[in-house]
Amino acid sequence: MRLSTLNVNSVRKRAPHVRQFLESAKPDLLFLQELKCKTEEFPAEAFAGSGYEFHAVGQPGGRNGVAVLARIPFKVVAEGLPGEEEDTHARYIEVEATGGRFAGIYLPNGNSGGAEGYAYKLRWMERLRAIATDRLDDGIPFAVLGDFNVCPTELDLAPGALPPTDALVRPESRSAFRALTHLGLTDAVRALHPGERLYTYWDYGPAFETNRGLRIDHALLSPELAERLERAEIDYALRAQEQPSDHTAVTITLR
DNA sequence: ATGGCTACAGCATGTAGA
Repeated sequence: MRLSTLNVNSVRKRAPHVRQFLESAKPDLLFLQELKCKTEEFPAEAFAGSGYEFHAVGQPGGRNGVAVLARIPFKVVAEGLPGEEEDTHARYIEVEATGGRFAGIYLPNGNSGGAEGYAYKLRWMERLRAIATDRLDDGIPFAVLGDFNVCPTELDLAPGALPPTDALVRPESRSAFRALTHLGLTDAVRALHPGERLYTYWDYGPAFETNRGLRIDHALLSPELAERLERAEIDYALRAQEQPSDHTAVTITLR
């Protein structure tokens, strides 16, 4: 089984990239973030005949947005993260497939909106911890993939790429990420590539060619899925294409 | 430490991304 995640930075701009990625990586499930469109504006026609079905959760105004594309049967079980009734951000989708639960997330960046913007990020991470606890308690295979907007350690960003006050590296952000792994979730890329400097995001401009990047797109696996972990790959060719997203895709392969 | 990019809403520039 293969699971992928990609912050697409506008799915309407990048639908051809996504289609090509599906054809090369052949994931069973692909989670997308930053659709930047309303639900009904998802470019369905771009995926006709691809063998993939999709479910999109857009947002009025075109911010945020998450989706799943699947070549296996699936059922959407959540279109939002529980815990704040007034939260209208399109940042969470969860599906049931092959007897497991798979969540795609777009975790708040936390650098905009001042102190409240950062507080929202931390609350969101606590809500994610709560739902992950529930899923692990259920004892079913569970994974969370997406743009976590956290560099878990100093190995996960190019030296000097961000100031220490940035919401992606602040101690509270890293502590909240560790709270997820301490539940028993495995960071798939790090588990298979310990000690390596690996990035999944590079700013527009010279950052990609100089490999001045960040590792902020992650796949966290419940213990039974982690036992089956075989490969974890970052798709550099996708980021090297014309007019790319500033992120690239992460794909994990499970036995 | 960010906007020198990029995308979007909407039509001038503000907001957001990370």
